[in-house]
Amino acid sequence: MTIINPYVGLSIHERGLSMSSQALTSPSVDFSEWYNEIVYRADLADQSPVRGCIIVKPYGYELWEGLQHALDKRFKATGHQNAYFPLFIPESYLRREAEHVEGFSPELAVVTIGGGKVLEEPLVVRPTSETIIGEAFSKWIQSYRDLPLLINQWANVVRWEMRTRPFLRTTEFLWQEGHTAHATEAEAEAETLQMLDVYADVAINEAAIPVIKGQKSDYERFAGALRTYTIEGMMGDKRALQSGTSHNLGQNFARAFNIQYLDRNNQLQTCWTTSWGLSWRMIGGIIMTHGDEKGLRLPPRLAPIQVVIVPIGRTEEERGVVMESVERLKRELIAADVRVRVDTRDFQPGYKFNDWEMRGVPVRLEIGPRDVQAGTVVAARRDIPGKEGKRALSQEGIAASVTALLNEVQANMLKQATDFRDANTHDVKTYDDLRGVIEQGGFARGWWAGSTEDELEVKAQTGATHRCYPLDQPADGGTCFYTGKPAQRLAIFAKAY
RNA sequence: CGGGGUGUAGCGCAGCCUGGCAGCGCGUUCGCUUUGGGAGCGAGAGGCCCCGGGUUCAAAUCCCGGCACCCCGACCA
Repeated sequence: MTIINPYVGLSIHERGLSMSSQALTSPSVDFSEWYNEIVYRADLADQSPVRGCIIVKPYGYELWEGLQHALDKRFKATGHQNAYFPLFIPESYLRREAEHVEGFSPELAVVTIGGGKVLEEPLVVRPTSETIIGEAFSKWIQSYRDLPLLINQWANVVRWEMRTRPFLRTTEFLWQEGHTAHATEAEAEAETLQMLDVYADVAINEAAIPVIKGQKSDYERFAGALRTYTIEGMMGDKRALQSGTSHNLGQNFARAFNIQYLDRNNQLQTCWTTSWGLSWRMIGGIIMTHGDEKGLRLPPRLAPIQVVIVPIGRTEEERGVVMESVERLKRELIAADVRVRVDTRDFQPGYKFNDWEMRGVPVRLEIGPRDVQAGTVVAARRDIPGKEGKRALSQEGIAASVTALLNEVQANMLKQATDFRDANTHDVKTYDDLRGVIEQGGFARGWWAGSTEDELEVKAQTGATHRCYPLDQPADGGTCFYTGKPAQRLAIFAKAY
């Protein structure tokens, strides 16, 4: 018999989960500790011998692959192509864009020795690739016919952060970085916003994280960019997580790297470029948006295992009968493209229930002798805890009912997260209002006309930062809650990761 | 970079003060009994006590010197 679906059986990595029978720290008691425990106990990652770096285990990597797939197909659909550029960048490249080098210098890893010899020019381990890709673009682009140039790269990058946390801020991390060049500012702006839409689409419709699309303040802008756009999500502790950014680089990098083209009138023009990136930080976002007291909760569309089947039987004979039904159900689910796994490990059912809940599997099917008799199976949905989330399904037509249930779970997780965010987002008219909101946790939304200095003052006094100016703005203006000056845009302030 | 802490079995820790057989819990291996919400009993395996030096009859333990990691602060898409 050939294996037609990889989601069967259990690999060596899953036999001994380092799960003691100890309860998970409650997120309401210590959110940060809860987060760390989930990362390791849900089997997503392992600690590594290298400071600030993590080992991503198969289950965590499959989750990342799900995100990659969701993003990549959208990149292709919008005309982008993947390519790969070197890990090492000549140090001098970074210096060509003044703001850029200033922004990244403190967190660079630099190679000074190669093959036992001191290098003539040190090589920077890429913190991002605008410079080396810009250099390549300058060679690839000669004519208006070469535009637009739409490239994406899946890569690892290194940033020597002072403090790291698994997935959220690691020294080395995986991401994708898109880099494009255009003939006009309008085209570059349209591209920047299009990719922001792609990120929001993936966050909302795949990860079930209801992000807000917005523009960054000048202070929070990417080093070297004209404008930076962001998607911001609210985590379970009511703090904000920037989950992806899209930058309109204007002509800053094009000038620094001579990315120019001859237009239809034979005039030399400078390109307009963009860059946009989304990293495995999104995994941290999924954990913190959806996780609960029982562990991880994964949105069905990204879950490596969507359905786990737990057979129950006291005797050898009972188990034999049960397994016949299990095998049939498994085949039907696989045929319907459901990612299913059967848990035949020698543990008691209660242990398995808790185990799979820790790992966030969206739907669990329990099947024992009683179900075989009745032609049913007990379905437990991860988005609704306890008995309320359980119901008996007929074995007849299992593929259709489970598929429908998975869709229901996906939609409900988005609804739960959206309700939570909305319940913790408050309009503020005065600085006191903002202090109050930040004190109790959540997003504070108010008219803002402050300067960078004002922004830093708010941060110093409250701990909250300017997250973004939401793209969705009311038509009229208002009065800045901080300066009292007339303001054109609403801004969101919150404590952030 | 400032302050605090920790390095002992795969993981979490005790032992150190007051030097004298290397311990506990979880996990793991084998066997039997168990299985509809975290099973029980029995028997095993598993150690450079972070590294280097010193004191001592004797060092996980005391002394000196290193290294690494963690937490708080500063810093940071």
